[in-house]
Amino acid sequence: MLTFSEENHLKSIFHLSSESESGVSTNSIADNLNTKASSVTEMLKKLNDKLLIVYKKYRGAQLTEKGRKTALNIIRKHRLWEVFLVDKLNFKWDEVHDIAEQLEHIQSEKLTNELDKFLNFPTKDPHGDPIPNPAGFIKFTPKLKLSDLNIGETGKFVGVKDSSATFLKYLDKRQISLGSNIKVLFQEEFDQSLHVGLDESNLTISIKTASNLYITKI
Amino acid sequence: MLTFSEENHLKSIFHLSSESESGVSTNSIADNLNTKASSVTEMLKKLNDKLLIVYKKYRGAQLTEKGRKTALNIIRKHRLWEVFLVDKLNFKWDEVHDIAEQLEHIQSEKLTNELDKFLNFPTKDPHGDPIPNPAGFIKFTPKLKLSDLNIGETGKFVGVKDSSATFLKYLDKRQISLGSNIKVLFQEEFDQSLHVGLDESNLTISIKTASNLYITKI
DNA sequence: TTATTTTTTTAGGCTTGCCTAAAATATTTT
DNA sequence: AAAATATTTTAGGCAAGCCTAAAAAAATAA
Repeated sequence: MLTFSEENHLKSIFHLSSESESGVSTNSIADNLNTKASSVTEMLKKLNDKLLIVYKKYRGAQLTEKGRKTALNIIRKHRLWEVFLVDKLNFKWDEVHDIAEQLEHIQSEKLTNELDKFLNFPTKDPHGDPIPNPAGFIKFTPKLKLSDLNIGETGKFVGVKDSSATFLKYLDKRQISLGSNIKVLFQEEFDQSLHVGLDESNLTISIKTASNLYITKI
Repeated sequence: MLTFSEENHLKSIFHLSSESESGVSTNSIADNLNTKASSVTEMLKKLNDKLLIVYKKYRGAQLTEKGRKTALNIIRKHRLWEVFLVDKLNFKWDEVHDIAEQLEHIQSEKLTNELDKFLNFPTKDPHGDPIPNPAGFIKFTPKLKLSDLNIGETGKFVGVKDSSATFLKYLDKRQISLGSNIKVLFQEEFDQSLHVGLDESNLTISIKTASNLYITKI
């Protein structure tokens, strides 16, 4: 049985692993969890002792298979609860993160699996992120950003990179919602902003926004 | 924002209050929470400082209005989640307690109220206990024991007063299981034992057993 | 490759929530 | 009412998880 803090560290290491091939740095975890490097060091020693990570002084942390499974189980729960909140309880996708952060720590395998069944075995959460299966397998699909498209190409909006409430609210305001088809019409030279077609209307979005939008080519 | 431990102490005090009119004793809380009297004393001081209880040394604890509201909110969440688990996720009513103990601490008023709506504003949990409304109002119905029924009446077996392993094993052996409908057929004069109908069969149970079985009238 | 800067670890402290043992108070018995 | 017993509080400790500041190691720049 892991503590909340242990689980949060594992999750953090998992998320940060996808960006750096080798060990995840102490500082990056501290940033991610809004804590201090010294606290992270302590925790890394503990997780290493529990065989959830491999940690070498000054060399960062890497998940063991056991640690990876554990992290994926937490992520599975997080994402299933997000689906529950949006699909069943009428939450908006920008309102679910904090609640799912709490719910992901509930311990009951049966609960998780019954929830999965109740939701009809969803494969993606409301932000387009894949939901790991009970065995810890995750169908990871390399993510294309809207900013990667060429002029004239169309993408289906399937997820966000930055899922902060601020950004999600901004998208809602612009009526850019999951599943929208977005066609890149033109790019301004001076600030790289993109003119895009969305449903029947046109709008302009900054390059920063565009590189926060994950899409699949159509 | 309260800690899990603070919330558990409040809940415990609430439950124990119904049995003793004046202050709830330190030891009874310690027993109830499987902790030690000295730990409880510390916590009582803290809850007193937070104006959630009135605590006088050696005189036990009483909930303030604020404390009562807080306790009832936790109980509301606990019972709503129990309904969710049984009604939506196919749990048996004897499997839900430990999970609800975890879920009751999730902080989100909106979540609680949306869950309530989703469940169609249930008034009782799977054990027949009333669910407080958002304002902290609870329709308190005294728990009925099988021994309170008159001849000819039928009750649904919804809980046990004494949950010792001995007693539960005895119930198993007699095939008296949660949810059974029990009809009181006849009472012996000399030892007050009851002849009852259970499913298709009849059996005799002692008055002691009967007063350990909580039922709801049908 | 040496000096400087950045990152990470260690050392030492703090709070929360638990504990045991001893002291203080309350209750019950004689 | 005094003695015996039971309950509650206090005192002092411990682990977890956080912190700051200083030391150590690694990375980068000169």
